[in-house]
Amino acid sequence: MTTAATGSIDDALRILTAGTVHCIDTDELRTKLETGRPLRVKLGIDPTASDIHLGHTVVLHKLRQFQDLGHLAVLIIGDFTARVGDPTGRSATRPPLTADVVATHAQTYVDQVRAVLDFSPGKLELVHNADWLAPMDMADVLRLTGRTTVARIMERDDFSTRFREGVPIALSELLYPLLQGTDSVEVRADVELGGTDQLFNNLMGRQLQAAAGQDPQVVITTPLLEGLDGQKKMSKSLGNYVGIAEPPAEQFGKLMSIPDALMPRYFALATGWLPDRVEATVAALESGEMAPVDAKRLLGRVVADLYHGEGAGEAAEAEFDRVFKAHAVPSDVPVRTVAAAEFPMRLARLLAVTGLVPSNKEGRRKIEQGGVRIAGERVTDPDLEVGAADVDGQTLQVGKRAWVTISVGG
RNA sequence: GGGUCCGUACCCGAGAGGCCAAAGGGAUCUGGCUGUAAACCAGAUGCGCAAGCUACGGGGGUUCGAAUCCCUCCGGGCCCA
Repeated sequence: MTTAATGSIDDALRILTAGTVHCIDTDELRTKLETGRPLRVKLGIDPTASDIHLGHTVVLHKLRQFQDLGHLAVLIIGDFTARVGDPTGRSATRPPLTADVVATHAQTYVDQVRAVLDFSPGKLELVHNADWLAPMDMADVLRLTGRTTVARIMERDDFSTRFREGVPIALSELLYPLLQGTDSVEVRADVELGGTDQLFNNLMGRQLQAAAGQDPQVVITTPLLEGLDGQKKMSKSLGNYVGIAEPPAEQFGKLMSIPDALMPRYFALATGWLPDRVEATVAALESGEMAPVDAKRLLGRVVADLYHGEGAGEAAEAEFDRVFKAHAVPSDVPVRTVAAAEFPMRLARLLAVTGLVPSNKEGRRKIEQGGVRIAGERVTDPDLEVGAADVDGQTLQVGKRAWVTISVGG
């Protein structure tokens, strides 16, 4: 081993472990890297939701870094495991999904993942775990379940907590880690990536691989990215996410609203940047060399560029300034057609009809609270009736960020 | 299988026959301040213009009147087997 080669392995290790939480273990990873062969790096994704958000990209960026260093991404679509329901982080049993829904989600997933991963030939292998999990019969299942113990499974926090608190745990959930571990054996993974919440599942892969006579995979976990609220992890169901397929202006705007304290995390985890660049930026921010607002704007531009191409960030930023500094109406306000016969009608109802608010009552409330504008003019009368001519072609605004332009139809 | 306890709005959780559209907290939303940040202040939070309607796991009953009592079903916990 030459000095130069050792040096480059050190560099690789530094990049690959940057921003990660666990690496089990680093020496094994070094040994694997030293073989010089492309490593098979597994990432399993359960298509339980169709849209990818920044939280999902943390681990994808890590996988991309492996690809860029010459390794092979093995992407496993968990079309079978999604039907079982990953108990991870759940305080209750997750409802299983139907095969149809899973297939649809999986397709959307793959389409969106292209934005981060390198799909060129030889860089990525795409497999579905139903291919090997679905055909297993009871004998296979018994053999598999015999490989671990109840005590071992119950070590897992999710399970022990739920058990202790008397929250139901479906027996099928206990098998979940074994299924995921089977994936590792099946694809002969050298490394498995996952969020920290996947640590237990991924370690099970090591155990099963060892039992199958394979060299156990290295398990690397990435942090769970906090959502826009800065508190809970980013998730679609909590509504605190930035979707990678969202329009750039939307992404930019959402990123501008994150708590300041979250910025370093986002730079480190959501930009795909190499460690040096992240460190430099965070240092500039902390030293006061870069103002928080500017750092946040930079973050917004970087993310928009990442998913919508170079220049999208700047355009998004300009739009943002127009709307929130100059208080102009955004450029892409949806138009809703309302039949002329409906007029005159109460404004509160119009808000509901156009989908700006969920109910007439809510519309009335928003008016009372001063949150409604017609063509920029605040409306204060909750009983206001509007005629067709009053609103035709006008833009209604509710709250800070919801607009609709009215078109009166025949 | 037997016993026992529990199921309330987005979540937690009070309520124990009328004063309950249901305390309190969290969360969210609107307005103010601001950098669409944080913190803070004010307010709102079932539906309906209203009369009123629908809601306290489902169904049935008792009662002038039920989230509150009874029966039953469903879901769940614990203990025993």
